[in-house]
Amino acid sequence: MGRPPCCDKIGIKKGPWTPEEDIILVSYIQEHGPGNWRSVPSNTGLMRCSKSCRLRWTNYLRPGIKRGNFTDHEEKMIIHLQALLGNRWAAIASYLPQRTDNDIKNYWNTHLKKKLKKMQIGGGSDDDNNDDKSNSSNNSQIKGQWERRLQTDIHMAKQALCEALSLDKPTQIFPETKLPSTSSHHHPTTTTTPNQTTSLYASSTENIARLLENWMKKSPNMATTTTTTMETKPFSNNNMVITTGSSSSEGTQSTITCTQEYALDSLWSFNSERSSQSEENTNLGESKPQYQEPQETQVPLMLLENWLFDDAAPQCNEDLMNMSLEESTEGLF
DNA sequence: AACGTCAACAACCGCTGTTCT
DNA sequence: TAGAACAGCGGTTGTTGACGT
Repeated sequence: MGRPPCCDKIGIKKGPWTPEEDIILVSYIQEHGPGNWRSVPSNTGLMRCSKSCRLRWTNYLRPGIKRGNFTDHEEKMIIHLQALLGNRWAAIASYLPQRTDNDIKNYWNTHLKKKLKKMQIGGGSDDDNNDDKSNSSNNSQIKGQWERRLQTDIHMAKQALCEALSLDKPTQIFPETKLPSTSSHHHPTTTTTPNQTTSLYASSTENIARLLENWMKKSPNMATTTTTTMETKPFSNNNMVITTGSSSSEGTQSTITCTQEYALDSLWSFNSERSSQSEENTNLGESKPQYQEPQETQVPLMLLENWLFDDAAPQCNEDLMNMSLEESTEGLF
């Protein structure tokens, strides 16, 4: 009865992921799509549990993830949404494409909580806790909160409907495989512009390239001895394995990075300029078609998307931003 | 230079609902 | 239908770098 265990706990590696592990994971997912996480460790040779692989993909490697500083607008959105929804980070993340719930949660805990606390102290409020518990203690905040939440839920339901209606939309990264709900639900690619959507994979490679670069900086020994050259070898089961080769220690930082990016691009056959360029680049053909965007069908779907989301997400976001929320954030900005 | 403190963030843990065999 | 694994989620911890003393 039941399923076989996803992974035995013995020999499972923990801690930070290495660039090599990232590359292996991304190349595998690029080949097979996300999902079926149970088979990922065994098929890739990664000494990680399936859950760890899924989380790494969801929170870090998944295309379309924006990293770095939060903008003012994003910050305000988070504050608004946190007041509305409480610590429902996944729901909040659904309004902030390119941001993961983990990212938002961390940003809230490390930045915004303190910021709000400071501002409230400065603004005369002695409420030292701005989380949802303290919010709920505020009667004026409770007032109307159900209506807002209902509005939010309506928006989310509408969004889900939109996604269901556009299952084969060209912006879908893995059309043959349902994305984890964190990605499809939290980060609706349909709300992004075509230019944004076509750079999704690039953002993934950039993430890893940057990671590699940082990793090199951290470990200069490794920088001179490994990953200056990468070659791809087919697994026996058609997976791709990345092997790192030794090279001379002459390579500078920049050349290393350049080589890595080139290797990554050639490995996955995508780059950030792909969509804006003509499609004559036929040498990308082997591994690309799985996620290739059919430009021809994009126009009508984009029209539909525009129609849907003109009415749905942007409006709702606008509504969210226009909500007074005077009881919780008045005077903060 | 050495040490301690703090901030930032990636990753893990544990719970819950869903899905699969 | 039961039981086990999967997947999603929020809370928490561990690691690392920056900064001050």
